Amino acid sequence: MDDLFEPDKSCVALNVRRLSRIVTRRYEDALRPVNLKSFQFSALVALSTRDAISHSALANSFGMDLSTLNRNLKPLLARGAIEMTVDPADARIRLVKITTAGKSLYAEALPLWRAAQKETLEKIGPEMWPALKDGMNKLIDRD
Amino acid sequence: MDDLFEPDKSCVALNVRRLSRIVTRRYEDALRPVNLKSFQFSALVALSTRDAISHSALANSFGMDLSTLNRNLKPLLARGAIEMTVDPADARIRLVKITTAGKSLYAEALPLWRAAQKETLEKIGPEMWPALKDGMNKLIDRD
DNA sequence: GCCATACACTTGCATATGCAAATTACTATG
DNA sequence: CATAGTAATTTGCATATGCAAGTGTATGGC
Repeated sequence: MDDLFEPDKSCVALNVRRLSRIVTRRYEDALRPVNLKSFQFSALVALSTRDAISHSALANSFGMDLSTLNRNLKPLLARGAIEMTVDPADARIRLVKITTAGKSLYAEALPLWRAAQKETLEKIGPEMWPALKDGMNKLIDRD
Repeated sequence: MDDLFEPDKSCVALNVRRLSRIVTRRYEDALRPVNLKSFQFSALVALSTRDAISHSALANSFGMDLSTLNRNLKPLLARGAIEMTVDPADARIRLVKITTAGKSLYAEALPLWRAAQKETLEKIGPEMWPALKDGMNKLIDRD
């Protein structure tokens, strides 16, 4: 067993970042036919169930800086998959909403995502995923 | 229990990417006093034990595209923490090596990293980390 | 109503990420 | 030993990431 405070094999950041790169590539390979990046697909998922939502609320749900979110949405906006409006009740707030075109795109992407998800889960046995996910999410619980 | 093939909560890419963002921020907060990013610290770790290594071998150990690695090394090079040479046996190969200054920098950064690692592991209980890491690494095993 | 403060977002900067195409250097084959 | 093919790296492009500083808007206390 590695010493947990020697940074060569145990570093959580290193392990998690490498995992993120490799998993992202797998999902983006799968989504290439519909020309969606991993974040873009996740944004469509998040928006497909709610109605309009503010930038900051969405950024928070992704654990992402507001400025990052803002810029990452631009390609979806340029494609017409989402639209933005100013909150009528508070002019500071920008609301995001999926469009009809965005919903079609999402429907097109969903089976591609499922293939990547299946391929990924099969590597650990799908029944292991909930526990693994819980462990991962504990790493980022608010104190 | 969430349906594993509904993308709203179960998506491996989404969970892993969010984890990566949040964990990275924690380690980079800790490393800010020595002005090192997460990757830069990991590179110093990797180089502190070996002697010279090629770009592609290092990229491979990080699960990272060669072009990404190449560019990520530039800030360390500019600071004089690493140096690059051409392999005398094969002029296509660029070798990277940590410098004396790089080793000092690494020694300075190590206690900061340990603090972030401690804070992170305490969220799951340090004894849980080896199993969690194994699960994560299974997700990216070569087929 | 006016101002200090707080809030939501935007912009500038530096680094991160990967793919495709181009470049440079070795290697096997005829 | 020229040459096709392969290997290691570099460059151009698009997107990803966060911090700090800036802009515009609401809000509470006066």
